[in-house]
Amino acid sequence: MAGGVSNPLGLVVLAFLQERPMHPYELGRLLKARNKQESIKYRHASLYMVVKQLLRDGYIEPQETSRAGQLPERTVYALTPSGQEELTRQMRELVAVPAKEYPRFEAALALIVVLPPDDVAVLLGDRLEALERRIAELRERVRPSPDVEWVHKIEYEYELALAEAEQRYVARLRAQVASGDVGTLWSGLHPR
Amino acid sequence: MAGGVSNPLGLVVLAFLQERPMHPYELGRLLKARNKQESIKYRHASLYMVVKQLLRDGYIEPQETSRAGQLPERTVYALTPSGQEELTRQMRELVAVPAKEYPRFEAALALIVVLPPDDVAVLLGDRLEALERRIAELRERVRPSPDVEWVHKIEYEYELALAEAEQRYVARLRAQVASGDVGTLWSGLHPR
DNA sequence: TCTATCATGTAACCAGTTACATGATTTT
DNA sequence: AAAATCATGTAACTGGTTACATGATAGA
Repeated sequence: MAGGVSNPLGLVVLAFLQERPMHPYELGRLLKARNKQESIKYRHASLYMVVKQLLRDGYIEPQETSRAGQLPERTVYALTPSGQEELTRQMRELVAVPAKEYPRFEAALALIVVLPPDDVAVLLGDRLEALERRIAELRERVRPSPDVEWVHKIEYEYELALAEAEQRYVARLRAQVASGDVGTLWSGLHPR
Repeated sequence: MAGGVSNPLGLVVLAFLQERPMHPYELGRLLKARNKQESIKYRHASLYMVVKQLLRDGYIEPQETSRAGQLPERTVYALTPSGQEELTRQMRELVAVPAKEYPRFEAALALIVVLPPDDVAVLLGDRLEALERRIAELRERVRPSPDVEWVHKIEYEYELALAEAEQRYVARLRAQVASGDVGTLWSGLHPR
């Protein structure tokens, strides 16, 4: 009862168990099959850990332990009522209230004055290229297709929207920095 | 020599020490004074930890220990050549290559089918309101002013660009979900 | 039969957070 | 003189990661 999942991987477990009871390995397989590891960091050892935590906190419970062939025994877990409640509580909050995040690029921008403006212009060019490749990939992925429902690509739509915004911003910034319009403070730190 | 800073707070330390040698507490004060804790997560105990790590890895070294009045002694650290090199190496990489991030909202979208579409429409409305407040605040903050140089607000410009993109996306998504156009899969999971 | 990969975990390590501690200075 | 808060850390906890371990099955 440490108060809430707070870990996206724990949320996946609760969400998948809402469909049906499963054993940890199946959770991992499903996560990869549905490509959720693009949006939620997944390490298989972390999965066993969060399962243990969810168990400790009473959000899930062992339902049966089965054995297929000579493979090791495995424990099938099911969602408890408390876990069901926590799942919707947490999901509703994640959707309704924007969380404070700390993107690496934002941190880099906050410290950008340590690099000479001329270098930064070049580096931003590199970033632009990478962004364009990523955007092309995402556009491909969100293209409507008959065999994948729209709702299963919704997270890529979102990532695409953000990537495009970043692209526009970086392009503008690069132009400005390349033109030398960076203010006296920054240029003063890097005399020619 | 664990190979690289990898921690944004460590990067701040290196960046600030490039200006001049300082003791840990001063680093923290400066970080807050320059509002970097908006872009880089800061806990004062974490600061002491990363200082210890940077010391261990040879990126910084104690320069002198001074005492002011009856206050406890404090150690002033300076950047080593290796630290200088690591700073620019890491900064260049952060600027040039987009890092894979895992925003909470993206995770929530990836699992959105666990919530009923009607609820989601409402929750997205709440999010929109919060986003608008945040955007207003950021617009205020990036407004040109005589006493703060542009380059010191660059990270807010970036955050603003992303927030505006998210706002547009969420508005569109909310309209679509509210209109009931969510596909058979999602609506099938939540019968009326 | 050897190799790869599937399936299922455990253990040790490490980084970051929370909570605790303590004396100095300033405010009321 | 008491309370607040500034200044400077240390210690314990906890969560997540890396690395290790081990048997089963499938492919070459």
